[in-house]
Amino acid sequence: MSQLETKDRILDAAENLFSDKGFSATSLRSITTLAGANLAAVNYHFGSKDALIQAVFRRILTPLNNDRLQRLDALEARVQEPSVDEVLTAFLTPVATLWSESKRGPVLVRLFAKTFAEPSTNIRDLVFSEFEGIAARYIPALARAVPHLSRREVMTRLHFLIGSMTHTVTNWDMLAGAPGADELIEQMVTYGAAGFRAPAALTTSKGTP
Amino acid sequence: MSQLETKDRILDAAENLFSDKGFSATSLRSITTLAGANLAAVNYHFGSKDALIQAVFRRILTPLNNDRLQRLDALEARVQEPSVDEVLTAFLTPVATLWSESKRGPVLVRLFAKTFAEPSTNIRDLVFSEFEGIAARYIPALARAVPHLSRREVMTRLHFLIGSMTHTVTNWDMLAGAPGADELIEQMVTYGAAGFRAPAALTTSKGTP
DNA sequence: GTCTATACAGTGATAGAC
DNA sequence: GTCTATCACTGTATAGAC
Repeated sequence: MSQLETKDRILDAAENLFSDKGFSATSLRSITTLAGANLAAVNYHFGSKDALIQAVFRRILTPLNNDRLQRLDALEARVQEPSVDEVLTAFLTPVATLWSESKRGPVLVRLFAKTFAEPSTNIRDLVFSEFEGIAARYIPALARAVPHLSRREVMTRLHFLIGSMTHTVTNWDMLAGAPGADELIEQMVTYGAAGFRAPAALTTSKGTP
Repeated sequence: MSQLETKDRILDAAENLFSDKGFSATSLRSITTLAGANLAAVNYHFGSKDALIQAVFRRILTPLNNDRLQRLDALEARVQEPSVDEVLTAFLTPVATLWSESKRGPVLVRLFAKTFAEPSTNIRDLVFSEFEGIAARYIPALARAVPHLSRREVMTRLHFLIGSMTHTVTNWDMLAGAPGADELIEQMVTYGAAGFRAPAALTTSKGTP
């Protein structure tokens, strides 16, 4: 057993068990047993199972998003008008970096992928609130790189890109050959940048005149 | 209460409750109460909660995928060499059609979106097995439309597209303005088709020479 | 075959002693 | 901060009624 405090031991145990068996299938008893703590410690330190889940995610997302901001800062300091490819690379690379971490990586990315499309928990809200700072920086950067798109269409296409990212990470093993993280980032940037560069979609909604 | 048989009443109730509160947050008791059935009826008709979830999904996915196959058949009967845009439209439209159904639509699509990124259940496997027939028809059609890509890269980009689709549907309400289904399909086809048409990504994996 | 009533082990949560 | 005891509720299984 490590020298860490109870709170951190619980977070570590929860991270591993959630990633392994999912949220609902992981009982607080199995977490506290693995962490060498008492069952009630979870409710004392975090308040509820749901709050524990959120704490696990916050511990991952904060550094990830900081990395994203840092990369965009560095990019804009280096290049006057960054291309879509460069901005998307800055956006996607932190995920690949996490993924490439030898041991904790796969655990974290699997958890991160589960964030979206989760039904009733507050995870989605947490992720989107953590994401606000990212959007505030990346959407203007993207809008400058693809000035032919309205702000709204930039946001829509960013959603498309995020969907590609999360789905790919989630179903990594379904991709035949299972390419490395670097290679996949490359393919995703190629695909996404071309999508962003595509002309604005017509907004003719109704009839066929 | 309807005249339907118990089995169907349970499926209807489960579909609505799952879509509303998620899978783990929905108890079998709440399902059977809403369906006007006894608790044990679930295990009698389906075997387990997990099997019930799968049955709910199968009832949605089978007609959806049949619609996809039918549209591709019709397209290839009409056009000799369908474009990426046309193939992607055939692929995506059934989802939009489901979505546009006034009452059941939103329920189904929310459920369908939860299919991916689900942690430990067998849902993912079910969806992918149901998807095999689709892939067998659509991947060759796409490969013919974008002959500059290897078969593997076609599959990878199809994954990207599926991710965009599911994430967009899941987080529909996060998109400012919440465009209509038709408009969103149009934007997704524009984005995805451009992505498919992009040149093959370099597969230089390692160093920077 | 279909349905009911009931029992059981495991769950998240909480109050209160130490 | 930590622990024990206890709560209401969950999914599942089964014996037996119609």
